[in-house]
Amino acid sequence: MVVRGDVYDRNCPTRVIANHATGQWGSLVLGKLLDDGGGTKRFSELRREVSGISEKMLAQTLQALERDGLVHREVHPVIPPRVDYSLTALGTHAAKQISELFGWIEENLPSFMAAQDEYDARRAEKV
Amino acid sequence: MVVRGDVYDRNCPTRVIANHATGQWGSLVLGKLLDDGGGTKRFSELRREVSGISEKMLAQTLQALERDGLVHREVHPVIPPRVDYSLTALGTHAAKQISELFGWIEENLPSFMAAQDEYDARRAEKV
DNA sequence: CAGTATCCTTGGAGATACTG
DNA sequence: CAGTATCTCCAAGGATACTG
Repeated sequence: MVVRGDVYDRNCPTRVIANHATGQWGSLVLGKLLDDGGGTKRFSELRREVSGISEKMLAQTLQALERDGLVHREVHPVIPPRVDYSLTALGTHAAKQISELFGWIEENLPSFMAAQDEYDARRAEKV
Repeated sequence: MVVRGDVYDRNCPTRVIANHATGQWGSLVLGKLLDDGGGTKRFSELRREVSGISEKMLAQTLQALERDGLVHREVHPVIPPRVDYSLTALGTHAAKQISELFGWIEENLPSFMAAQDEYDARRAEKV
C-alpha cells in the first residue's frame, strides 16, 4: 500500500525513527520522561532511573530523540551546568503508546512466563 | 512503584520481552503477521516481505517470538517442508499496538523530517 | 553536572554452504 | 522449502578518564 515511508522497506526513514522510539534505550527514556507527567528530567536523573544505561548510550539516545523531534533539550547557562529534557508533542504521543505497550506486557507477564516455560519444556523432552 | 516486572529495572523479564516485541526485526515480523489479518505466513514470505532481514535473523526472531508466546508455529509434515506462522492472542494484541505506532510515525513523517532538518541546520550554523 | 573522548570488547548480524 | 552450521566482521555498547 504505502510506499513512501513504508517501514517494511529498508532504507526508509520511518524505520530509523521507529527504531529510535522503540529501541531498548529510546523506549525507556521516553517512558521515563512521560512518567514525569510532562515535566522535565535532568541527565543524571535519567541515568539513575533507567537501570543499566551507560552515560554514552544515554547521551547518544537523547541526541537521536532530540533530532527526531521527540525530545526537547533546554540548556540553562548556569554553573554547575543544568540541562532539562522533556517530551515534545510528538514525543508525548509516542511515549504514551510505548508506555501502554510496556504496561500491558507487565500485566501479562505471567502469561509470557508460562509460554516460555512451556516452550522450554517441549524442547527438553524432544532431546 | 512496581518492582517485580518493572521494565526500568535491568535483568527484568519484562524488558527482554519488550525488546523482542519492539526490536527492529521483531516489530516488523509481528506487523507483517498482523497485516495478514490473522492468517498465516510462511518463512519465505516473511523473508521476502520484511525488507533487509537475513535468514538467520528471521529464524532467530521467530524463535524468540514463539518462545514468548507471541507467535504460533505450525509444522506440516509434507515434502517440501511447510511451516506456517501466525499470531497468538497475545501476539495479536502486541502487533496491533506496534502497528498503530508505526502507522502514526508514517503519517507524521513530514513532521519528523522537518525536526531533523531543523536540528541539522542549528548544528551547522554553530560550527 | 553534563557531557566528550578514548579505548576496548562483545555479540549482533551478514554471507555462504549444507541438510532433512 | 525451511531451516541449521560455520565463519567472519563491523559496529553497538561499556568502562574509564577527562573538561567547560
